[in-house]
Amino acid sequence: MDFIDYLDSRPIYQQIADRYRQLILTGVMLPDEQLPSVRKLAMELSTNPNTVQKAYAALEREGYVYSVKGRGNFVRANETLKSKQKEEMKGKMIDLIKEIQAVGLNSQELFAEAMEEAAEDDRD
Amino acid sequence: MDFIDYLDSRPIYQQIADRYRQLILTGVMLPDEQLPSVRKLAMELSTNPNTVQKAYAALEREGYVYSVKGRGNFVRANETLKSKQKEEMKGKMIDLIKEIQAVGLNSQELFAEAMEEAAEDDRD
Amino acid sequence: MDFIDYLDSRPIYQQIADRYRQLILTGVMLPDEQLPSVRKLAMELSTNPNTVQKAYAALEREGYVYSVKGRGNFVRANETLKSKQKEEMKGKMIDLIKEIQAVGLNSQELFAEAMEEAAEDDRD
Amino acid sequence: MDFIDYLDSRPIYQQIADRYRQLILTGVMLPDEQLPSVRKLAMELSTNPNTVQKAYAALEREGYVYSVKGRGNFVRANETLKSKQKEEMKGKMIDLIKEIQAVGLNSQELFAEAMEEAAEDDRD
DNA sequence: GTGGTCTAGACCACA
DNA sequence: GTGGTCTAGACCACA
Repeated sequence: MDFIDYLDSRPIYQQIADRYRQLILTGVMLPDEQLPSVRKLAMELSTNPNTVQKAYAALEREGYVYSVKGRGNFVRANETLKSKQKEEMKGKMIDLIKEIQAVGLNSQELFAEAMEEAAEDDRD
Repeated sequence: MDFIDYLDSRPIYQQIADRYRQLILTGVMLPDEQLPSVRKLAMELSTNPNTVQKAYAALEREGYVYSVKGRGNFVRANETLKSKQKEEMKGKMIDLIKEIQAVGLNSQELFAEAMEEAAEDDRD
Repeated sequence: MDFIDYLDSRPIYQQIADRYRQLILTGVMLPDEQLPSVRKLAMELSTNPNTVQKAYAALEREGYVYSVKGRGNFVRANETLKSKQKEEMKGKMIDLIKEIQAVGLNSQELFAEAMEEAAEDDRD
Repeated sequence: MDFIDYLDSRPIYQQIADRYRQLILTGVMLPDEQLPSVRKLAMELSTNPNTVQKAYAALEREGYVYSVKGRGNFVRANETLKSKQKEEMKGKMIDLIKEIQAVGLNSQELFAEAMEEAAEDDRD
């Protein structure tokens, strides 16, 4: 249950936020479902409540979650999250394409090869 | 000549390394060509020599550059750099594709849209 | 009948107090009319009786309500409530005007625009 | 020089952020001007560096400031800040107008009175 | 020296 | 019990 990777270069609070962002966007967590309490999650991950707090604050700021004092943090039912997410992914893709082109590689070809290899990984 | 962007989130030594990595891979700098001296580049960029040093050290570690004590830093003539670079880019692309698919988006479609937008940005 | 909005950033006890303050000031609730009992309202709102209690205590402290032990809470017939309320609102308006002017904006113009947009919101 | 007000209901990190937001928007602090370092400001305000850090992080997130590792925090030259600020003020005004109307007061009249009183305060 | 992250632990508001 | 703020202090990356 401990999904923190200390070898990961992302700070811990980021890893937590990324994790829950994903759970919400993939529909594993449903609107109004409660996230684990700050303290409980901190215990589970053997990390500090402040660190979890920082992750949850980011999620709230970004609109993934709403927090009710004395109650907990809950998944927000936000129709626009999906499209926001898509824009984010597109942004990353554009950056990568530019990086590829900047070094003189063919982004179309490289994408095709990457797709194949990604599919192979899945079959493993 | 000052290519450092303080609004960029990457640390300065990274921006310098990224810059020269690119100059080398795109063939703007040729094998055995000399890089600017640490002090000179530090002056030009009004930054700390330590910072330039750190960038050059990274380039040497990665095999882009070789350093000759008392003489300077020079571009390495390494045929394999290109393919190594390509594998790196493909790796990034595969990661991104997986991330996109993990949230249930269509990577093919998103790539196509990103290509268009990247082209538009270029025309600006 | 449940007017609590968990997405609202105000704490629940505040939302309850605000609600009844409004009902009283707008004349929907008349002098000596009885408020719902703490327990009943707590049930209706599926919230904690302590929370309702805290809201009622605030209303009593502010003079909107009087409580009779063993009987309940009742709207106070206070002629001065209206003008007190007006002074409060005016105070808020003055603070906001000063804030607007402090950053060099035209408060008159901004008020006019806000009035229009507020009216639009109503028509939705 | 200590602008923190412990009687203020806003948390300390908010007061700090509000303060610098204002300094930037009113042009007291100019683009690329450096903010006091986290540690120095913490000393000056006899507060904790973490608290200042939290304020600066908020300012960066909102686009008022950019941070350079190992260098410091600097005012961002953002043309759009002004209009963003205006929207924020308008939002506050709209909320207040609705609140006023909700209790059956005349917002136009109340605004006029508030303007007068605000002007009087200035003459003091 | 400068920013950023994290821990340990306290204390408050709220439900 | 639940979230939010804050302090004291450590440690790391970067310039």
